[in-house]
Amino acid sequence: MDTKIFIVDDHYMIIEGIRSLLQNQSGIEWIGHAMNATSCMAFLEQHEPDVILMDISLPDRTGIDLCLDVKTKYPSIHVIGLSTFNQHSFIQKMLDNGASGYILKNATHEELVFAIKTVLNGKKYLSLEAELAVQQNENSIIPVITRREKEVLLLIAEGMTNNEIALKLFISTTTVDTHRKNLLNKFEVKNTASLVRVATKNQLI
Amino acid sequence: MDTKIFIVDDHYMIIEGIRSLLQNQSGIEWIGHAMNATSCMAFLEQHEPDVILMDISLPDRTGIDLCLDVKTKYPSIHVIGLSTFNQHSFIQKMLDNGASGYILKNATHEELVFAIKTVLNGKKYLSLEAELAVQQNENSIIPVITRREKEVLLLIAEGMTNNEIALKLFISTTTVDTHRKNLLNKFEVKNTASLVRVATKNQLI
DNA sequence: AAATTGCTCCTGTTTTTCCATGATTTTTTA
DNA sequence: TAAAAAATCATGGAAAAACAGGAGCAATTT
Repeated sequence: MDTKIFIVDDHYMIIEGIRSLLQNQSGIEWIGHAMNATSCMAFLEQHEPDVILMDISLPDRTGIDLCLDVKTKYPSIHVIGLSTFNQHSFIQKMLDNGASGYILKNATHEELVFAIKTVLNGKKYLSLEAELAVQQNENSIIPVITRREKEVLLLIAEGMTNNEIALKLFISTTTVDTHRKNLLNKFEVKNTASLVRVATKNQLI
Repeated sequence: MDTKIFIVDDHYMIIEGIRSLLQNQSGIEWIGHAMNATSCMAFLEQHEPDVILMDISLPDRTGIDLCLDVKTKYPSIHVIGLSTFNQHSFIQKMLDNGASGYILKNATHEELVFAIKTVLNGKKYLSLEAELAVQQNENSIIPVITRREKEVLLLIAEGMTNNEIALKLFISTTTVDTHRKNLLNKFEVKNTASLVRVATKNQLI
C-alpha cells in the first residue's frame, strides 16, 4: 500500500514543486492539496493521508494552529512542517503541537523522501538547518511572560509611555512600571530599545 | 525563437515548481537555474537568457543587489522578482534596481506566463498583491536616513545609551542625541520603543 | 557664488525610564 | 484548601531620553 501524501500550502509553485519531486517516487501517492487551513480540515473529513506536508504560514490560520487541530482530531496522521524560514520559535511551536518533522523549502528530493520515510517509522525528522535553529533556541532564553506583561509589552512597542499605558489599562503608573521592570529582567535587557528588538525577534510583537 | 528563461532561487521546490509550470508551455525554453548570486553571474558569462526569475533572498547576496549587477552588465535581460512576501520595501527596491516585474510564489501558471510575456514586451508586471504593497508603501512614509543616522539607529536597537554610542563612534553625546532626535522626527515617532519597532518593520534593522 | 545637506556640538528644561525595596490583594495551580 | 504565582500599588532617587533652539563647518549641488 502506497503512502498517501497531502500538502497544505498556499504557494502554487511549492505545490507543483513537491508534486514534481514526488511524482515518480514509488511507494508514494499524492492524494491532493489544500491552499488553506479550512479546506484542509474539510478534505480530512473524506480522506485520511498518512503524511501531511504543512506550510507554516497559511492565509486563514497559521500552520502551527492547524497542526494542533489535525493531531487532535487525527492523531495517526504524521505532520511535517514546511517553511522558507528556519525560525527557531516556529519550529519549536510546530513540534510542541505534535508535528513529526520540519523541513525547509530548499530541501532536495532525497531529503524530502527521507523525511517522509522517517516520520512514517514513528521517528522525528528535522532538517539540518531546523535542528541547528532549535539548538540555538535552547541557547537563547525565551522568557515566559504573563498575560498582563504581554499586554504591557505590546503597548510599549506601540510607543506608549507608562502613563499612557496606565490610563489605557486602568491601573496605576507605578504598576505599569513594575511590569516594565519585570519585562526588562525576564528578557535580560537593560532598556526599552533592546526589549522591543528582542521581543520582535522572538515574534512576540 | 523561444523565450529563454533562467531561474535564480535557492529553493529546490520552487525551481521544480516553476519548471513544472513552464514545462509544456510553448514558446518558452528553460535554460537552467542557479541557486545563488555567484553562480548566476557565472552562468551569464556563457548564456544570455531573455528573462530571469529572481528570488529576493539568496544565500550569498540579496536578489536586490544581484538585480542591479545583472541589469548593469546585461541591460537587455528582463528581471522578474520572486518572493514569498509582498514586502513593500523589497518590491520597491527591486524595481528601483531595474526589475521589470514582481510576482509572489503563490502565482498561478497563468499569471507566471502572463508576467513573462508582459515584461518581454517592455512593460512592467506587478502581481496584484505586489501592486497593493507598493501602494501601501507610497502611503507609509519610508524616511530617508543618512549613513550616520543608520549607524546610530543600529546601536540604539542594540540597547546602547547615547553615552555608550558616543564612546563607540568617537563623537559627543550631544551629537548622538541630535541624531536620535532627527531619527525620531524622520520616522515620525515619539520615543525609542516605536522607533525600533517601525525600523524593524521596514527591515532597516 | 549661493544654497543645501550632513555632521558636529552646545545650553537648558521637562519627561520618562531605570533601579531597589517592600507590601497587599487576587488568581492559579498543585 | 494551602501554596505559589500574578497583579496591584507605593516611595524615592539616579540616569537617560525627549524637547526646544541655536550654531559652526565641510562637502556637494544648483
